Amino acid sequence: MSEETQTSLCDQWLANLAASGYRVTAPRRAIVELMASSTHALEPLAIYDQGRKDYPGLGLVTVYRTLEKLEELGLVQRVHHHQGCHMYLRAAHGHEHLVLCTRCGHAEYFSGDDIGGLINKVTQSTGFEIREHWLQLFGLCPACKNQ
Amino acid sequence: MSEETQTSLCDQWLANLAASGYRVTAPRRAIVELMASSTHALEPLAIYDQGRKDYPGLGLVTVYRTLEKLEELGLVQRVHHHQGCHMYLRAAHGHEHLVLCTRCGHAEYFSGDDIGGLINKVTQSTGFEIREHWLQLFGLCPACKNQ
DNA sequence: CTACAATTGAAAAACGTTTTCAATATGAGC
DNA sequence: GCTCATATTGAAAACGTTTTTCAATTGTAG
Repeated sequence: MSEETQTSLCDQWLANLAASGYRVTAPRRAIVELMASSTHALEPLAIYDQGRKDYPGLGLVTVYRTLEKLEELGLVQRVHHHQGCHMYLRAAHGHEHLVLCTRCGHAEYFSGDDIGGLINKVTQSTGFEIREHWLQLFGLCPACKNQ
Repeated sequence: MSEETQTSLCDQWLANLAASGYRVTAPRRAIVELMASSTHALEPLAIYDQGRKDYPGLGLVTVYRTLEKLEELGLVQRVHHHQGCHMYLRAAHGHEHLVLCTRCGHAEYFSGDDIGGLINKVTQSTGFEIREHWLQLFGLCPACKNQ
């Protein structure tokens, strides 16, 4: 499953870029291929390093510029972390939140948060009109847990 | 109530600094006074600007260094935001989470999050061993809601 | 194929944070 | 109170990351 979905997700993103009037270039292909298949939130420098294995001429500036476009198109999202707040990961599908492994950085989305009750409570106790929430879980992924 | 508690919180922090072997200096007093009474998460530059009204000789470096110590003593904590991830606010008492006003930046803590059930669900569905969670609500504070 | 405009990478600039260092101010001990 | 060792200070410099500038290159519509 993974190989097939990864490839098609990559093509999907490139098609999305093209449909939005952006050009599909070699550097962008390298970055998209990486980001569409990564299970870790990556910072620009890491994307640059990894991307250069695929396309050696890649410039760091292009990484920044491409991330900006991918984020604008909702394909990638920024992840805040204790260790860094400029990490990027493929965006959530609909309403999902992140679980992050504090050891290896593996990131996974989950859905079905039930904080509606909490939001009501906070609305009443603080008088705030809650419009958005931010939830992230941290821990050890299955692989790291067993070692 | 507010004036009294603010003053005593400020003195508490200064006593805490002294008890930990740190010296109580004029620049630190200015920063502590500010941070102990602020209802907004502030970034270093803002603390610098505001602090200089109180103590004009204040240096930005001292702001960074003092924040570092206040954080180490658990008096202040870093707040991550969409707009910035190096903002500081008085630390939570025990297990509390933040509600932030997206309009004016007013920050308030609340307690009583009931995400134990969610954590169990995610533990089962992902196999992660959850050890920590991060929850923040965003919206409009009472004042901004009515205007 | 051509031509125009988007995109590129290198270099320079801008930005926030950290380090270095000599001068200063604090607080413990007398 | 005074003295003194030393923690702390602010200015300047260094640092790493992000953004801007610019001429050369590359994609794509026609």
